[in-house]
Amino acid sequence: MFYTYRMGTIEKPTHSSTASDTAQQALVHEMLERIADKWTLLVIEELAQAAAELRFTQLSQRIPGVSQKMLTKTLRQLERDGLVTRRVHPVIPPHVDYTLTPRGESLGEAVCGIWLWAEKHGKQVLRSRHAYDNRTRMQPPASSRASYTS
Amino acid sequence: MFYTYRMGTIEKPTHSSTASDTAQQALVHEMLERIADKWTLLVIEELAQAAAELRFTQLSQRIPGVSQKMLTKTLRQLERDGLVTRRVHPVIPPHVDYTLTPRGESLGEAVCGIWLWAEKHGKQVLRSRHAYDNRTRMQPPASSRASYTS
DNA sequence: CTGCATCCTCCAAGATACTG
DNA sequence: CAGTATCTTGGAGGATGCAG
Repeated sequence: MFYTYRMGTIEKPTHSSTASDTAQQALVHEMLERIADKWTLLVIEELAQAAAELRFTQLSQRIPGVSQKMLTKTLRQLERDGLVTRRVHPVIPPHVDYTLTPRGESLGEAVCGIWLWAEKHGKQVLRSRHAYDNRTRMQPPASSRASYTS
Repeated sequence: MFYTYRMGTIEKPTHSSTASDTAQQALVHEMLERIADKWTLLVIEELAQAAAELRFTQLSQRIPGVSQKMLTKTLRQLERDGLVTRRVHPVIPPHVDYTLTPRGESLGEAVCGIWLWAEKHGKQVLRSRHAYDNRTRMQPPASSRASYTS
């Protein structure tokens, strides 16, 4: 479990390098934000699924609803982190191919745990939500008599 | 790998129930957004680490920088999804205890994959970023002669 | 075709004040 | 103590126009 890791390696004061620890933590959170943002995971999926180079337009077609601004931005981030490669063919009109790097593929696999969790617990979560909503929706002011301690 | 799952179960037209499939996909993305948001994972960590009930104030103390508004909201979402339990003691002043449910614990464990990925690839990612930034920062207009196809 | 620049809108979330 | 209510703001992200 990651808390064990966190407690053992990051929060224990016995460990010397404090700066890199917070950096690690920040990076974890950053990567979570990345894959959670609207498009990153979809791009990775498409590239992994294609298992081949895809052009900018091909990607935009396979990812419904993405604007080129967001697609560009997403791809730049992925490229910057070394998760995709960007090959520009110097021709006119331009021709740009994107591929997943091994590191990018490994990230896709790492997300699998959450995917499986959602697959396994999805229905229960939805049931909990309905129950919660029913419980709270028709909740009257709830004359909950509190016992004063004074 | 999750793309296999996605291709096999969600995108194949042979599978009949389209509505629940998109719901599944949406739920995956939703859970990713949740755990990626600024506070959810921190709350889960603290509750898991404490392995006991924590009061609202205790949580806010252990999570530096969180406003009560955000903490409240986060806890409500977690409660709605059945990931934490909220026990209100009807006394004055109020006393509210929060605990992780088994489902909540399982989510924490599911995140482990990404945690480990970040631990393993963190340094490489940072190195890629620096390389990328150096490459692009001092990039001149790059008189890249493109060969016209016309 | 690919992608940058600009404008504009909208809402998440912080700050602050108040309450049972 | 554990919240709600209200106000405000930064920035994410869509739409559009332009460029190599």
